Amino acid sequence: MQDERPVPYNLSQYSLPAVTVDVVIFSLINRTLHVLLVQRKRWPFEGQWAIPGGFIRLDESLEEAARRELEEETGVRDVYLEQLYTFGDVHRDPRHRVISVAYIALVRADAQTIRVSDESSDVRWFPVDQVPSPLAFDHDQILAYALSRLRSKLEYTTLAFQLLPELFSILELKHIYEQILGEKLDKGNFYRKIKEAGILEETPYMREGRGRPTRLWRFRRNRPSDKQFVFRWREDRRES
Amino acid sequence: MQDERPVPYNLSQYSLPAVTVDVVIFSLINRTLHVLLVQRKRWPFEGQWAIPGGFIRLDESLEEAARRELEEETGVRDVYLEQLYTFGDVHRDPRHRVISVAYIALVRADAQTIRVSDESSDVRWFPVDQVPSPLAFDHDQILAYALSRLRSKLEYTTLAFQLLPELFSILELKHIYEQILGEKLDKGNFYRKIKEAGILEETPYMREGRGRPTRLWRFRRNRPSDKQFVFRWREDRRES
DNA sequence: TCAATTAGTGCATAAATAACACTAAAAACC
DNA sequence: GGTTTTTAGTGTTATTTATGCACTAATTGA
Repeated sequence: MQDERPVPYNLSQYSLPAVTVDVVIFSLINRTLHVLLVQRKRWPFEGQWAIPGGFIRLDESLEEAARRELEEETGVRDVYLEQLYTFGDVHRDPRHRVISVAYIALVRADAQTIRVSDESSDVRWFPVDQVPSPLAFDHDQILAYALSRLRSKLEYTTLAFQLLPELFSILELKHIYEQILGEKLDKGNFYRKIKEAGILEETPYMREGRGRPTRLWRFRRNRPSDKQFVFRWREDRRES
Repeated sequence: MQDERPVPYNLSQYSLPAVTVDVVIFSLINRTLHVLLVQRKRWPFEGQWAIPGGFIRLDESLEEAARRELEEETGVRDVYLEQLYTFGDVHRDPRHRVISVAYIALVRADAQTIRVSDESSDVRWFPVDQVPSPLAFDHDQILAYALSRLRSKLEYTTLAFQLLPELFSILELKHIYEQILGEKLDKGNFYRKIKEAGILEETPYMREGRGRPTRLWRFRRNRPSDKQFVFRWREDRRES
């Protein structure tokens, strides 16, 4: 419950923390998982890279704030967005008390464009295993947690499809799983599992390449079966 | 990242949301899963039941605030505590903008005592399937989410032990699983799984009852094997 | 035409799961 | 004091699911 007392309207701002929303934006670029970072212009952590974010406005919900930040940084709408965790250590920001609600966003491989806002000196996609270290604030921790969540949810949700374009081959999908999980998967077992799950819709399209042409598939959004999709490759990677 | 601009210190409090921490406190009472609720004394939602919580102080982290709330309501320390989700819809509190960071707490069966604070007219444990409806604010939603998280984490963590006293029998443990999952489990399979997992430590103690006396066990905190404990009964109950 | 390359299938075996029948040790009943 | 009831705990087997790996398929390039 909220405290019973109405917040006194003459409360000074010193008794209220500031609240920001930070968005960890992932995308697949050149078949590699990337994260979007911005370079800070001013103190504190001037010149260091950080996860994009900003203060929440009083007339928007947390998710609306996250979508706004996302669009300001990437110009992209309608992406997968999920709340990650709320970080609220007392001294995570040297200026004053700031509580940050972190979100994860997944941007389709074919959709990303980025904009440099005037509040940062640079914006860039980094491969997740090559992010500059350390990041500003407690953002190393936030990014690590985001990756861990991404890995664990990959196994029991259809989250991976959010990173793919409309049409894709089954082996491309397998490649995403390998990218994010960081391990090789068996081709035969992957085909079997993904087919059995019934979440793919065959299309008449093929794509030619070096060897045998490959069939293209599409993610079936409202599949008839109502049983939940579970795609677990290993037992021991779920978040604790 | 945080916004680049230092928060202007003359910012009025109208531009900052208030932040509360709400704690969904579960315990096992008479072998049944209960949740602690407080009855509100004042407007809004006067007389209705709510999840205990309160405003965060500037000199405490989110988790510290949750522990403080928990101790104020139950007098209990050293309990399992985990962040659930942050609720921030614009109009969830009719008075002003309030963002609430919700936590889950698990209190051991033998430990609960409750105190009525002077800010609420009553405090009570409710069986989770008999909570008064509707709760104040968006607390129905918070409670539903907490239960869902509890169920899903039960299967791949050792969370259930947090609800048991120091010594317990294997069938008592099975009972907790059944309580929280809401389904009967096979005795033989339960014994096999829990033994194989190697997370229990045999004690010399027995407890006598109606039939054959039962052996008492203790949860092994730092078990030698470093592989993660996984206790999954069904595939399809994980959170999405 | 034949090696190289990428796509996709089949299958034997191993491991996990589920259902259920069985034995064990005490108290309650008569 | 024997028999029934109750709770504890073990064993066994059929079925399902996971895993590793060998195989076939269709194309390009030499």
